[in-house]
Amino acid sequence: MGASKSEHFSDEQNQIASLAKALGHPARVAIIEYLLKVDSCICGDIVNELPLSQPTVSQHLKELKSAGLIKGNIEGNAICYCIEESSLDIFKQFFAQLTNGLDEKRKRCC
Amino acid sequence: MGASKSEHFSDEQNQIASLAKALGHPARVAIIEYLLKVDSCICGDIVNELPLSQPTVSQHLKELKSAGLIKGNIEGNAICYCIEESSLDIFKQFFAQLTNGLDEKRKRCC
DNA sequence: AATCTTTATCGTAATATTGCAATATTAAAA
DNA sequence: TTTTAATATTGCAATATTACGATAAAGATT
Repeated sequence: MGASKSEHFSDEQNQIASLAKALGHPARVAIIEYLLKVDSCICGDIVNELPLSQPTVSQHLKELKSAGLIKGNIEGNAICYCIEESSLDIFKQFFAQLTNGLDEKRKRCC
Repeated sequence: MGASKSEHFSDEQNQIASLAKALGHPARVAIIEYLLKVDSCICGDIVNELPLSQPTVSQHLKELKSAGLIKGNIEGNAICYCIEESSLDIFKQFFAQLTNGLDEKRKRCC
């Protein structure tokens, strides 16, 4: 098979999974970190920052974009990629929720 | 190919990617959420909570465990699965870092 | 001991991901 | 308009993931 049964899960679960999956590769973590490290969103040199070929980086950028973690604006013949802040908020909210649950139950746990 | 070039990335990047990848499936998100919802860590009925077969759920649990998101203790003929809190902390710290970067640069961004 | 319950593993099929060379596209520069 | 620069797409091979039926393993129950 190989195709996950996303129709059996809630929209929230699918969205978290989709965002997490997009982050689930070190190159894509590196891209996100780099987009935040540089001084501005206009950055056409992501390829040079990574030990991967240009087509491979382009594919990773595409995945990050389709998951909603970044957005890209055409800027002349370069492309300006930026973090999509709202997606990080979704993540942060999810983890905040999880940790709240933990705090309440910590004592009863192994 | 299909194997990611993890040796070219930092330990931190690989760890975040590995944790995120483990969360990158709705069933595994559901498992994590369920482990927090139930009143205690001793829970032998995860299979009944998911629309997947027992072997498939067992496989997902194995992945969550090997990524370090959960831990399992043998409890008679059942197994007690729990959230591994430290892994959530790693995630939370990562997102806190990312968001700090964002706050400083928000004005210059598109 | 025989059986039940719970979880893991094996085997296998379907599909997805990763990576890159080659090539296409598109806009700036000469 | 030809060339250059930046990014995307295509095509393909290698590998990984997802899912489940069948079966195994191991403690509990009878």
